[in-house]
Amino acid sequence: MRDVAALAGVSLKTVSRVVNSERGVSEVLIGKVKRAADELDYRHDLTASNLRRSDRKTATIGLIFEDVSNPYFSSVHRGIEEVAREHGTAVFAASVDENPARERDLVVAFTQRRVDAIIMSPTVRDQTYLDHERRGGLVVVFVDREPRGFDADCVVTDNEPGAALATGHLLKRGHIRVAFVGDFETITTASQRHAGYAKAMSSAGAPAFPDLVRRGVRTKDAATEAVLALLDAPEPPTAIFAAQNLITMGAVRALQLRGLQHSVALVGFDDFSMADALVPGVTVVAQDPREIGRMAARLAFVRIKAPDLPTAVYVVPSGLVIRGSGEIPPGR
Amino acid sequence: MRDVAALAGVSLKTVSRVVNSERGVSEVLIGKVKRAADELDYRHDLTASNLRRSDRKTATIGLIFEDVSNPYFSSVHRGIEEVAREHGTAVFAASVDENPARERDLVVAFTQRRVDAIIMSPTVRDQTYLDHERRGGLVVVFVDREPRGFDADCVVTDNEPGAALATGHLLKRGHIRVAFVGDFETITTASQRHAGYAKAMSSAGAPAFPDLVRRGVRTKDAATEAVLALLDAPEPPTAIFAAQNLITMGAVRALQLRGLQHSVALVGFDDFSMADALVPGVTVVAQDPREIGRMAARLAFVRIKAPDLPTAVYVVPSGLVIRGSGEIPPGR
DNA sequence: TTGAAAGCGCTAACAA
DNA sequence: TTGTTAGCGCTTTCAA
Repeated sequence: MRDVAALAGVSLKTVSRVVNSERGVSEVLIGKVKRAADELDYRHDLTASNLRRSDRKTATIGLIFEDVSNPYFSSVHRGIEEVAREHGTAVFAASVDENPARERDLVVAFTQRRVDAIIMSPTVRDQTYLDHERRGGLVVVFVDREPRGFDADCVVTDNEPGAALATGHLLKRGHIRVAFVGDFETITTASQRHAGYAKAMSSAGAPAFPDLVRRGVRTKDAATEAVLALLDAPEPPTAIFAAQNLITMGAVRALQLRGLQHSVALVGFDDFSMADALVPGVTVVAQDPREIGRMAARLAFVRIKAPDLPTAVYVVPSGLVIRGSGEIPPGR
Repeated sequence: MRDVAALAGVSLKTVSRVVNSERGVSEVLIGKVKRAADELDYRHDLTASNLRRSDRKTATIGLIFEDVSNPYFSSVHRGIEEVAREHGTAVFAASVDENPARERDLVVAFTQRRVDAIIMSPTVRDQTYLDHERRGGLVVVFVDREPRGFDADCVVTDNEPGAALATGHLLKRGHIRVAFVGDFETITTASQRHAGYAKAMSSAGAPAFPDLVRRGVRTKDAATEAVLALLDAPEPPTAIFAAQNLITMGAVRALQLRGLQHSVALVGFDDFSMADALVPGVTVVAQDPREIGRMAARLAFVRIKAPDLPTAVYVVPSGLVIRGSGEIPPGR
């Protein structure tokens, strides 16, 4: 910038004004500065600019997900990006995977790079540690799962009603032995979906079948195994509620391995690619992950401007998509 | 940092030394500094640190893809992240979508944030504009598609041989009227895959069928339409080669709509989720996008350290995954 | 082993 | 409208 000023024969501050499109610079000087900048291949340094600016905003946000390549999260990512783009904001994205320490490490990594906000899906049991960061002015918005021990904006699906809807759909077809396959109960979505399942079961007068409830299932392969175990048991279920996209995919595989995809009903939570192309098509309770991402980003930008607003939980409704697998009767 | 120094009763430089784990500070002072930092909720500011550092490395890289939520790219992203993590590096990720101006805008956005490297899949016809950025010391590595007008490291699949393999697989089963459905020929992968198709056709002595070649197909829906048009033509193909994951998905849909999934053969390029669960399973030429991502990231970090090494193109082999759809004979 | 002074590239505050 | 000076939070350089 100094070199540009020298070449254009103006002061540093004038270059700064031109670069930032501030008003009050004569056309002549604007032209001179722009030509000099062009000639010198000048690139404005946002990190230096930010260091001096009074608002200290970097126009950068960070995303922390279980896995950026999970189709659910990559769609949320996409929705966030759309809104961030309108705000001229760049987006970091990172995965926690199975490593609980990484959630905190990533928060630190992003904080040190002075992101304006973090949008995350919590994986650790407790987010109390974020108090420390918030004192430093960090904005945090949660997606998919609510935080624990930390009050913040949050965008979630109507997990419990959605799960009840899915389970009720099966019960209405005459199923009684409806199995539940879901993630660890420490994951809020998983426990809410289990609650929805349990409520629907009991309000339909169905007994609780502890042997038909499989929790702590995280991966597609684990889901296949869990469902195979259910199907091979002496008293198998006539219908299955799979509480998450990877689990549904694993369940499809298990049903196919046993040749039962046309005789055991299946409803999944979360839509997934090609669910409509399978035979039978897979009935699901679908969320709108892209809209969830957009919503979370909007909340983040509002809070960046107004940090003291009261926090809120936004619930995005889900809906049943009927495709065949959930409409199989309990033939036995 | 000044406050920490004051509270600990040491100089700024000593705090800096402790924060950066430099040697040559007595245990006593290290303890004092750490306690003071804790008490004051001190957070090291990487942006300020970077401004003054001599190497000016931000431990940050940027990704520019067609669409971060495309399963192929989100897997590449994942592979890159794994390697970046080992280097303590944070990862920006952004989508170009259908907007050609965005590729350049994103390069500028990342450059202004002083990323150490950009890993991108080019969408614009010409990358000559990057010369300007490279003069500023930017490292660029390409994935999936080779750049044009710009010499840089590149990680690609063996597109032409892979496409020839897929086409040959169909020809060997006795198909002659094999259709090609692919993206615009300005996309290097699309033109290479078309070249592989054409070579396999001619070396098998099959005539060229201009009416069976559909190019410029970008989305799943466009692919469904294109394949429906092929199937509804007076002389439909007996086999289809779909040159990309979204196109294959669209082709599956089209075949199902016409009830032809068991009579018209299909081989796709790129694997996709649930391809094995469809009926019939979809035969594909599979890449390893995660490994491609890892490789690209390794190249980027090597070049950050040694910018003057000669550039190279790395070809990651693909392989045929046989699942049923590609083994349907030309029943007619 | 520790610290003082200078300055990275930029903008705020003020002055001309 | 334009410029000068100071300083953002940190590390470099050099001196003690």
